[in-house]
Amino acid sequence: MPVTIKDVAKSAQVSIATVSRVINNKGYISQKTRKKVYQAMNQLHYTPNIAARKLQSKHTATIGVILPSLDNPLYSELFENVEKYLAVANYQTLLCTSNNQPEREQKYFSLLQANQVEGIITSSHSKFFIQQDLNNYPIICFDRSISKNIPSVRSNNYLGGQKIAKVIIHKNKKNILILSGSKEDLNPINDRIKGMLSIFQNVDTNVQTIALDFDSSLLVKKLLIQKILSTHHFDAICCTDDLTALLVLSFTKSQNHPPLITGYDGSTFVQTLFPDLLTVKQPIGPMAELMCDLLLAKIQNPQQNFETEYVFPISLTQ
Amino acid sequence: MPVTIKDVAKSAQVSIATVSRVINNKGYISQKTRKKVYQAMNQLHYTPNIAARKLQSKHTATIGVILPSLDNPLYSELFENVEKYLAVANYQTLLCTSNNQPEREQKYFSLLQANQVEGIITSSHSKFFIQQDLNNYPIICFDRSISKNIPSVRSNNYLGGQKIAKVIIHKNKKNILILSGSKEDLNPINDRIKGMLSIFQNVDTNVQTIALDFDSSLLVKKLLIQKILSTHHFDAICCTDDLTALLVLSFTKSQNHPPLITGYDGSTFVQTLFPDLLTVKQPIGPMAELMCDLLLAKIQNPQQNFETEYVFPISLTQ
DNA sequence: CTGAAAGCGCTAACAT
DNA sequence: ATGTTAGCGCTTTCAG
Repeated sequence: MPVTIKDVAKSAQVSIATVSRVINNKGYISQKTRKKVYQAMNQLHYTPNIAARKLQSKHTATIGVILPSLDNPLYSELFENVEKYLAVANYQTLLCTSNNQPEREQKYFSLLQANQVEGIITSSHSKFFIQQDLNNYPIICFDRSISKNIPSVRSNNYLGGQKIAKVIIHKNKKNILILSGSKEDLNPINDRIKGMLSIFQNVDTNVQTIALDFDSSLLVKKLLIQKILSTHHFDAICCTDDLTALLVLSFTKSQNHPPLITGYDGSTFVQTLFPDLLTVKQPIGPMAELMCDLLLAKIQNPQQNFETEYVFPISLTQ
Repeated sequence: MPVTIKDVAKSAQVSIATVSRVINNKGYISQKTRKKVYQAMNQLHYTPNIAARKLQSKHTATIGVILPSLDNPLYSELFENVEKYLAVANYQTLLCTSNNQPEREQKYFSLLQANQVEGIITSSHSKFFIQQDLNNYPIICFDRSISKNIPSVRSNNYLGGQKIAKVIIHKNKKNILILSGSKEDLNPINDRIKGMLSIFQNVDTNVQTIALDFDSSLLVKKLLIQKILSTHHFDAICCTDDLTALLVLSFTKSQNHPPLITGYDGSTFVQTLFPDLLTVKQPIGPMAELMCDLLLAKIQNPQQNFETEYVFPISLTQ
């Protein structure tokens, strides 16, 4: 049977109200009783019951995170940062991975609500959130646009696409494949592609665009890529994310005249293991920090107005 | 103001007890009232307050997971599997990443307790858990041994080490480096090394063992590896985990006569992206499943006795 | 500065 | 088959 505030109160010979006060550091308490209570707490190995606290106060000190998956180093790095920043603000994080399946998002959204999260950070693809009547429920999106009322944090995808394309042109590649990791439309990945195309179309190049299914497993994607590569040849393959680029590389690295492969994301993981990969670096840490700040601010004051988009600068590796 | 069971009861014109019954599908309820209640719930967009439920019953339907990090594909894959299996059993998962820092483990352990988790799955290095008086608190370890009372799930590390070593011998490598990702002692990584050595020592080879610091960042590890590689030359480098192997590969792959690099773990991620890497595959999915089963069983019956170790078979890639 | 008591939303006896 | 009621552990008025 776990020890409760009652046990502590009895042991310290004070009322439970007093114990609560010292735990939360609220109101006036004499040094003497404070010490007594602390002693009792330590002696009994007391841990406050968060469920009870949540029930009581509106401040549950927990926020929810919905991400497509953790396979992608971008998301795991993002999560680690979010968790870190929220912990500093004494918030606890609840993680759900949706695989971009709308039902799972739906389910997890309910789950998070049932857990009384004060707000949600999400990078989910589905339009589920749009339908919900939650315009004043604190939500921040990563790399997705849901509605004008929900702030979205992202990198400058268009510019990133342009920068990559310029390098490709500079290296004199002509036969180019743009390999998109997603077919989804509201996905900002499209801006990356648009950025690339805006550069390519002014130059004498042969550009083809193919979209994979974002939600399929690594293996499925790999098979698709293999099929594409076995029937076509390219001078350069511009992927809209690093994971896809790595997948392509797993085929081309052993070729005689491998095409130039480029990515997008720039997680520490990928950059450390593949320093040679030409890719666009997003400032993941700062983006995570801003999302936390925005969310916390929105929780503090739901009426406050925010920008619809917060766009971070990007840079190229190499 | 969120809608509560009270609102539903009023709207459906029944008592809150009845509503509770239909929510939990307990006791007898007529189809008519059941329908009424469901209608009211839907109409009001009712979501049960999990905090309240937790407070009330000992069954909180949530379990905690403490992992060193999510950087490592092994852990993110493990987590995804654990989450999946627990979801099937209608359990919710709380994830914490400790970076193997004992203070963080300590803190997270308290946090999980405060959240009334029914049990914990951990792969933490520190000896923190040993000191605690929690011999009957449901805990399952992944790849770690804490005490006889806490079941540990792992792969056959010794055999894995042996198998890898045999390949090395077979390929006639003489000058060998064993690169360990950890200095920690209770870590089963040592069994991997012992397995390798048991083979190497019977053959004419020159074996050196170096241990990196498991807890340091990817970048720090990378620097250390660079230093080692710049001053020595090896025919083969046997790493005790895939991440370390990948790090080594990031240096050696462009060399003229690169050494043979081997890993250990076999996450889907690494295998998909580096099908060529010679490594030991652990059955991550089944291991996750067993951990969940064991934990759930232990929660059901804390007195029940379990094995101290559950060792899974491994296989080599290629 | 401290205690008594109400109540957060829910479940589980106990009645009916 | 349904309602009444007593808590679960905690925070927070309101008294003193």
